[in-house]
Amino acid sequence: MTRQGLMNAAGAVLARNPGAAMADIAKEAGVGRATLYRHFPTREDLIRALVLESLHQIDEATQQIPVDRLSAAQVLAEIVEAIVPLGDRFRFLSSEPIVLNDPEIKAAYDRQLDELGDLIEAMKAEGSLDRAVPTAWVVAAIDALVYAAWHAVDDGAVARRDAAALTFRTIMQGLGLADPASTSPRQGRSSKT
Amino acid sequence: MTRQGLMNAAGAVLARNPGAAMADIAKEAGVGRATLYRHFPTREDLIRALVLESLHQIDEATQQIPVDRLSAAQVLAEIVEAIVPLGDRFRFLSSEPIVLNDPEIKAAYDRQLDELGDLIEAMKAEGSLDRAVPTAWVVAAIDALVYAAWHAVDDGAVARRDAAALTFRTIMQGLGLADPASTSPRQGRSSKT
DNA sequence: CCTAAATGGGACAATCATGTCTCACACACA
DNA sequence: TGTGTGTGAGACATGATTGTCCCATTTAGG
Repeated sequence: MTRQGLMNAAGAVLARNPGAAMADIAKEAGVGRATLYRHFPTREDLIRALVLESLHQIDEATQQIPVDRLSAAQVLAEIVEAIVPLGDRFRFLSSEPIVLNDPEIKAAYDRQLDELGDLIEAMKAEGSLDRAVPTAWVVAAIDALVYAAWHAVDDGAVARRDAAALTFRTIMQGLGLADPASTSPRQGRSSKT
Repeated sequence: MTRQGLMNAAGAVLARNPGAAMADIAKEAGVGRATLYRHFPTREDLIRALVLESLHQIDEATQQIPVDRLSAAQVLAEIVEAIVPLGDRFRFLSSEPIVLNDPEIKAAYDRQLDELGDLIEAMKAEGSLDRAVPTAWVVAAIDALVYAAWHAVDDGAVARRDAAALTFRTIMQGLGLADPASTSPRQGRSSKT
């Protein structure tokens, strides 16, 4: 069994159960527990490798996007398309305490969040996003929806080929028909007007 | 320490770390571990009580909405407003295996999902949601965004009073300016055209 | 065929969380 | 003051998980 195969099995198991034991992962990989430990001396090593691989895959996918020939919105569409299949690891990334404690991972993660923030600013500048929406919320929504899309696909609730488009559409347009009347039904109790 | 106080502490700890130990929860509550066990003989009892309380709070909040005097979209706005503050428990609800195994919880949860599905169908009927979007995706997006909103508030990234409105806006309108041109930037590679 | 590396399986100690129990103590109340 | 209830602290047994080690077997390659 190759190192990559073990990581794939680990990804599958941990996506279903973030607290899964090494024995579960070894079983999923069809491998002895000792073999798993030969490749990853520690559970933490395995998690770290998994997270770093995910971050690297995201980097790889996004760096292949011809940024200079596309609008910021199109770049985001490409990014969403690329990372929805990685949604599982994307998530237990947030629930693993290791992420916040490991400086290498934290640096890579923060950098990606910053890059996403820059892209969102560019989208606001080109008019494809509303300046009134906090960038932090855009980031949070993308993160949440990417995971939701992966999960929906995993459940069978949404077809794999539709997931990224739905996610992107939700972010860019929302689920409404873009009828302005439907977007502010609560004038009487709105928190800011 | 009251039973409710223990549950609040448990909710806070488990939101941060779904795998937290009873000792962590007792510490958060400022109480001895034995006292925690006196109120909840089992970790599972505690989780179950927590989940049932959350489901009950959601029921309570939604049943106070004057359904017959509001549009379906307005009802959803009220629901979002009501459940965003419960977002934390809303989430580890999905990650706890107990939820799926306990028939009482599963029944209540499924019923709420069904009710939300009905509401979404009503929104499609009244034209406030696009029929082309699968109901399952609407449900998934609401679920994901409600948790994201709670988390953003918890992080301090978004003001508490804005969270529900941002969530609702994201669902109803999306983050774009409702300019049709910005919602389909990938004609050349779209998966369905 | 022979050798070396990798594997599977299992034994093992150590650690940790769970759940039970006991005991001393504080606080309320009569 | 005396009593009873609830609490905090800690000991304890149990089971699960981690990480180490060993050995027999398999597999690849010369």
